[in-house]
Amino acid sequence: MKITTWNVNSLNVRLPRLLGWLAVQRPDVVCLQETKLDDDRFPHVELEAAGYVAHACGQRTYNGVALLVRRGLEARDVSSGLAGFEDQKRLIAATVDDVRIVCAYVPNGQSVGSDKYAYKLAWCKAMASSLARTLERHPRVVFAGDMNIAPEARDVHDPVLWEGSIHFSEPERAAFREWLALGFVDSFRLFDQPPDTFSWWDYRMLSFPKNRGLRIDHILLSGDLRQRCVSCTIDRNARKGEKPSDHAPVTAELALG
DNA sequence: ATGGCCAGCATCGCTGGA
Repeated sequence: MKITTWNVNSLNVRLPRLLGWLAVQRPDVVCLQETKLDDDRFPHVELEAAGYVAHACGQRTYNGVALLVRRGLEARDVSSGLAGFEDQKRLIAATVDDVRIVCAYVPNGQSVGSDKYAYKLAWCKAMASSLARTLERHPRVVFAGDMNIAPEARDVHDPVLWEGSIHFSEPERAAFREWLALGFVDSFRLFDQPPDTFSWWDYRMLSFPKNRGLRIDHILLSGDLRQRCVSCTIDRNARKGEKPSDHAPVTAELALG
């Protein structure tokens, strides 16, 4: 089972690129973030024509997440929202095959010390509680999404420059480690990876051609999914060309259980 | 080649993203 996470930065704008990418890559499940669409505007028709059934939890302008499931698979027990943070649409989950898939768009945080930063840390803590409850019911959990946290120095193009800044402050990294401590492993780090592999590059300052990026989009695995994971890759090519998202898609492949 | 912000909302500049 191929599972992809991709912050598309507006599904309205990115739908043609998403459809083109799906046609080539054919993942089984896709976790989308920043759809920025109310649910009644979600492009179900186009995605169904592409062979995917979508479950969306969106809002206009900001946030919005969705799960796409390739036709032939079934999404069961779809749920959305994070307790205590229902005002922002950042979480959707479903069970596919024998795996509970949790798709998250972690708050950006804007800047260290801001109100939004406090909101981000509180959200991350609530997310840990939610994951703990999920793990009680599901031995196999995939926690995927735009986490807006670079967990280690090697996930940052210039860790000295970024140290203490948003996405790479110690409290954020601690929040990420708290998720791992629940029993998750970062699928990307199960494999040898090229150095300087990132998932996000600022639109400004020639960041992408200079490869000044961050690895902030992640697929975390619980239980025996670690043994079942056969690859995790970031498709840097999807950041090229006309009207790219500023994030590249991350894909993990799981062997059948 | 991959290239000096982008998207949305509602204008005619702002907010938010990361």
